[in-house]
Amino acid sequence: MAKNFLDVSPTAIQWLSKGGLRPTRQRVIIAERLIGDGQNRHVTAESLFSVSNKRGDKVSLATVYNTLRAFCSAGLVREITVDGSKSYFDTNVSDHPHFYWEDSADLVDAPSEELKIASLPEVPAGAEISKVDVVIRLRRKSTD
Amino acid sequence: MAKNFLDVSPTAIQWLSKGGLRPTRQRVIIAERLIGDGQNRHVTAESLFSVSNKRGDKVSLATVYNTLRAFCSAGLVREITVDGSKSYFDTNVSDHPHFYWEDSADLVDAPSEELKIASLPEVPAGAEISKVDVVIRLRRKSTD
DNA sequence: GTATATGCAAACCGTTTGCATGGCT
DNA sequence: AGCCATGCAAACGGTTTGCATATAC
Repeated sequence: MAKNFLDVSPTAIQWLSKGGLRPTRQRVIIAERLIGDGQNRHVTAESLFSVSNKRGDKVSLATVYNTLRAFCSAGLVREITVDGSKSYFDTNVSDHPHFYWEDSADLVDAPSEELKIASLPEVPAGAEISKVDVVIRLRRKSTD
Repeated sequence: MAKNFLDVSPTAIQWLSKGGLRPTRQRVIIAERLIGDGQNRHVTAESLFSVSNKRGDKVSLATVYNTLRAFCSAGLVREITVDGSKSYFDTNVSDHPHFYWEDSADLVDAPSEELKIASLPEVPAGAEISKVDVVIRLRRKSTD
């Protein structure tokens, strides 16, 4: 019975092992929630925590934070900073643009193919690009 | 003598009045520090505060925050979010890209002319672009 | 058995706020 | 005079951390 939860989600476990992370109960729960349906997700620690709580999964807030950081350094998710107040984590780890709805604080993927950067500023000597963040901030168009 | 500091910096005062802000002593000091030499600046509240303190100018931290927010809503500076932990304010209020040095947490302008965006993702219906943030994150190239 | 993950609560840090004082017009 | 800005200290919210317990291998 030590393995009870290991059987339910081979995908999540594979995903974890891809990052060299041991499949603990909490990690599998969180991984499941992030990649369970194959769709990209943008979550905050708080949002993940409250969803887990509502579903009765026992994961402490500290563990959600630790786990997200672990996923992040394992390269399984990517942190996006759009709003000074909280961190978003994206299950799509490739370089791609985002839409950010300023009023609802929702972060979603923008179609990557539609962004064409013809030239990028020349990188200073001795530096290399870690990543390029493109955030298109949106507001609802006023109808008056 | 109520006007002593008003004489020292006509530029800062003009800049403030452009935003409809009354030229108080603290605002003039901060404005001076931001635009005094005509160069664009990227500051954090903390950095502004510590510089002011070192120079003996009496500006409280709360006032630095209030003032930066006031400048921001007056359109005199622009807030940039690159790092979840703190806010940067940019005296260049036009849409332009930034370099962000990940190790030193320095934010600097990237040459705007060198960034050419050939196409941008189509904006969702009912939305309009508030602004587009392009942050090129840099790390020092390892020499080994 | 040993290294590592978890949970709790307390610490932390940047930022905001309430309220009394002081300054601009 | 009246309104607005300032300063202090306390509150705040998201995140991190120390330490004891539990779990994976």
